[in-house]
Amino acid sequence: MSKTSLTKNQQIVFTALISAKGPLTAYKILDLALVKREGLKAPLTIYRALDGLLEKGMAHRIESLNAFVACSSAPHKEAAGFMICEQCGMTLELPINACEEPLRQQASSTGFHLHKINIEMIGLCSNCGENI
Amino acid sequence: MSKTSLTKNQQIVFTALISAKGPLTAYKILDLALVKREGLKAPLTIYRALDGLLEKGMAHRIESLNAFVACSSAPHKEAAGFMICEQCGMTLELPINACEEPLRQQASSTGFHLHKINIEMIGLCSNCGENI
DNA sequence: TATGTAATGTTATATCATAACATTTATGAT
DNA sequence: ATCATAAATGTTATGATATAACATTACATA
Repeated sequence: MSKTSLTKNQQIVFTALISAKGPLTAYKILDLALVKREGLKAPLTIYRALDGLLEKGMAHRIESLNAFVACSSAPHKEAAGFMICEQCGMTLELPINACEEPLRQQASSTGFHLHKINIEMIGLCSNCGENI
Repeated sequence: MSKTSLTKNQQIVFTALISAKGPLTAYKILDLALVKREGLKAPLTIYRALDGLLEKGMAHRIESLNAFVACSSAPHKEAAGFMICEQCGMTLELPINACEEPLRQQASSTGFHLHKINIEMIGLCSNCGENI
């Protein structure tokens, strides 16, 4: 299966992520009409589809939420950054070019063989933080 | 209770984290002789002590492992970075000064009110990555 | 020492994730 | 086309992580 061709379940889950307003947990995905309608019934089915999408760089896991989002740019899986609103859940994927290099430096200078960088910034989005 | 004075359970859990070789989950902490001996029996007891330590900046949560480490420098809770060996679990807390500023810039430029930055770098430590 | 607050104890349960094994579907060689 | 193989999916059960709700105890201080 090539990098960009999705399996049936991956398509279903990817569509769910694309349609979502924010990050979705596996169980939230499972509850969506869109997904139920297709006959997907077991958590494991969702997790397997998500694993495939992560592997293809087309989705990312938000560790601090145990949730998943569709990749908002060209597929990638080596490095990602997010701003996450702790009030409304809004999550924005960021380009992290500016800080990636110093981090890679730090890793290589200690002999660390880096596979993946994950950056999560928690706070209030401009809407939720308006009146504080 | 002041920032540096720990409650009884917080002391017990903090000692456990300090003594550990790497990150510990709440349930791993609960299983330690050191902790059992003190009479701590319920997961919630551990989570509450951990919450207190996080709040005081004396421990950090490693999101990608659902685990916790003692802070390796002066207590802080606004920003932290880690290198995590996916083979042996070795985890090293990093100074992230170099990349903190560009991230704060990105946040403020979009009106995001930043509370916390968490950076996790996954890979192989110098020991585990020796022969690859 | 009375009083309110923070910390702790206890039980139950919610939420997130994977193991093990069976079956079906897609793919490629002949 | 058809057979062999690997990949994907289905199904059931269970493991691992985290919190809710409420009772009790310890602690600070007026």
